Amino acid sequence: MVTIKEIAEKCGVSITTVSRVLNNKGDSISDQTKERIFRVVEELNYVPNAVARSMVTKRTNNIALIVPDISNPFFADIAKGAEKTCVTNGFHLFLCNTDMDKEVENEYIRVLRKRLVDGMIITTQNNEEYDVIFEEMLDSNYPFVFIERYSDKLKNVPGVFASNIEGAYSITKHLIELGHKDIAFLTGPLVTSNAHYRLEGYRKALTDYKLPINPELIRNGNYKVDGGYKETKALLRKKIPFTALFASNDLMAFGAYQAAKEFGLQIPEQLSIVGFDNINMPGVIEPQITTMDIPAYDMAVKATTILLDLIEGQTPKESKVYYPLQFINKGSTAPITEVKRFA
Amino acid sequence: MVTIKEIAEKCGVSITTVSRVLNNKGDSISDQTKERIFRVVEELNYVPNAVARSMVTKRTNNIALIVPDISNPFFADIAKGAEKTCVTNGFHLFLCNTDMDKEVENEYIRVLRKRLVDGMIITTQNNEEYDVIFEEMLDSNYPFVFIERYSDKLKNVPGVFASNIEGAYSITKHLIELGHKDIAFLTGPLVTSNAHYRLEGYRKALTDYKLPINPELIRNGNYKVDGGYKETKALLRKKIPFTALFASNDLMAFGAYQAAKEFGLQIPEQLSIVGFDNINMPGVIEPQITTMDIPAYDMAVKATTILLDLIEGQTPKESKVYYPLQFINKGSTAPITEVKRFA
DNA sequence: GTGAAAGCGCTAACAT
DNA sequence: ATGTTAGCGCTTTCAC
Repeated sequence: MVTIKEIAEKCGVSITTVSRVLNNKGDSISDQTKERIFRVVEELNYVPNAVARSMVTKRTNNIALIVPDISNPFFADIAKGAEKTCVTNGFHLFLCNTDMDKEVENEYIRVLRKRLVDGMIITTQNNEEYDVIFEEMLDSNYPFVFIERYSDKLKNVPGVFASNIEGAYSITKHLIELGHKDIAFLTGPLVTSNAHYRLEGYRKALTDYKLPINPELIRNGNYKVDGGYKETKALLRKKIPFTALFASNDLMAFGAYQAAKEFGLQIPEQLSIVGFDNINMPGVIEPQITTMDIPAYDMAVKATTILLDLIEGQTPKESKVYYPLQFINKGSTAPITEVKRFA
Repeated sequence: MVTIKEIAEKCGVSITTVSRVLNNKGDSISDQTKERIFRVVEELNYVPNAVARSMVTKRTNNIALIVPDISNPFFADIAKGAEKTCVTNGFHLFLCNTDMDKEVENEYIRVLRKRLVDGMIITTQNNEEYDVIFEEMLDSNYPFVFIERYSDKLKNVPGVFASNIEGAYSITKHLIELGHKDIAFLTGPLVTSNAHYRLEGYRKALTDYKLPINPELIRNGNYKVDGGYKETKALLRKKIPFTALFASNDLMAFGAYQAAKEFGLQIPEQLSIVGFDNINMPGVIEPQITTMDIPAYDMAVKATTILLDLIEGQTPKESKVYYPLQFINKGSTAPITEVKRFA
């Protein structure tokens, strides 16, 4: 590896001069010297060592985004928002995919905060566990922000959040107003705060409308297609009557749709299905699922902006931002009618 | 930031001792000292600085994977294969998404090779351009491997490749054997080697079967859903008769499907459609598109293995690997019948 | 069983 | 217009 020292020697100047020229701090360097340096740099194919550099500047100009599932278009959107904001600000974004594995997530956080990146955006789904590491980062003033992660213990962490309770409430209300009384619910992984909140919104709506909460209709999913499929199959096999199904995210709703189709049900005539996230699945002609839109891209832009402020040592204008969600009707729900009941 | 020096002082030992204990090189250190060090590390919430460390070890144990489009499940699969292999080998993977932007890709490569990562897996789609940087990396012995990127100028770069020509040939042959003569073709971005090869396979099959190549039926796409949609629309509007369509990747095939549906065509009765990649789109019940399976996950595992060998200074067992593709019939094609012609 | 010293490649005062 | 020096936080000889 060729170093700055070799360049300096070959040019007959000090390494300081080379460093100045390379960092555009060479106002006072003669054009002649500059030119010589550039020529030798080219000649020797010299690449400055960013590690050595960040050792003294204490900056890398890189940040990391930790996501639980890169296959989920919701997180791809988040990645795009973060990426764009980084590029605009001269930063680079490294994506880390944990595959919903707490160990992997923890490992990434541990590695990254050893000054490999200047800060992190964490979209983890895992709550309550590993709060220790977050507290440590808080203690040592390491910059990080959350997206969609809450924890009572970590009230001081900046972040952007979706109004999950309200969103789940209003989409449940939509079903109730269509006349549905037996509304099945598929949760996300319950280690997750948003899974909890969405469940809470659902329960609240039922309660407000004086409908009973049937624990048999509430099943634990995993925010993935296969989970939605499996739990819906299980539900259908049990022959407990329900006329609508609320999946805590779109991926599970897709799985539910598939299971219902295989069971021979017409959607929405025999079963209304709703999801959550409004993910953009390119090429999905069927199913189209009524859902709540979460402004993932905008949230990521905001989260990144907050993080960059933090890194620059500035107090962000807003450090906790809540985003309202929007109901998107795609026609996968219908009013209840007795004749369409299947069980 | 608490440093190793502070730990040493607080423990009344040298930094050497602390370093030894922390790196499990302390066989000859008394348990008493060890214990004291661990206690103080805990107490002060000390995190070793990986940047300083890699400065002397010249290793980061991180690699990067550069992908053109993280929303494409094909690349999500690749990411998973690479990630898994990294974890197994004590490495970490940073994903970089270029959004098919050559500038962004180039920038990532430039930044990363400044020793931020020990090596890169590049799944770029951009050929021919920026070969300079690859030659530079080759010259300076920087470890990197390609997935699905060819360049005559870069024959020496290790990598894993899909047999695109053969794959495109055999899927075209499938259409020809069903009786289709007018087969439209949507290319990928032609800066891409695999886009070229797939086109080549298509042409070769037509030629071998003595069918004319109609340039009007060949349209340049972008490997995205919207491109497939747009080009198919254009094709349909032009009223040039064709009874089958070969989209260079599944994403475009989805777009084509959508366009054909909107045009009122029955698939496959009135139009046979095939894609390429065999991506797993969660939730896509329809369309199901006949395609060529590319073993993305396995290819990524192999690419990562080669890269890690390179990083360790070993000569990889295989440095260029070609993967055969597999025809997957999902029923989006049908034999041609006169009555079904639409134009 | 432990420490001193050198050095990784670079930047940033502080000179001159 | 350029050089000298110190130092970033760590690992690694070499010594005792």
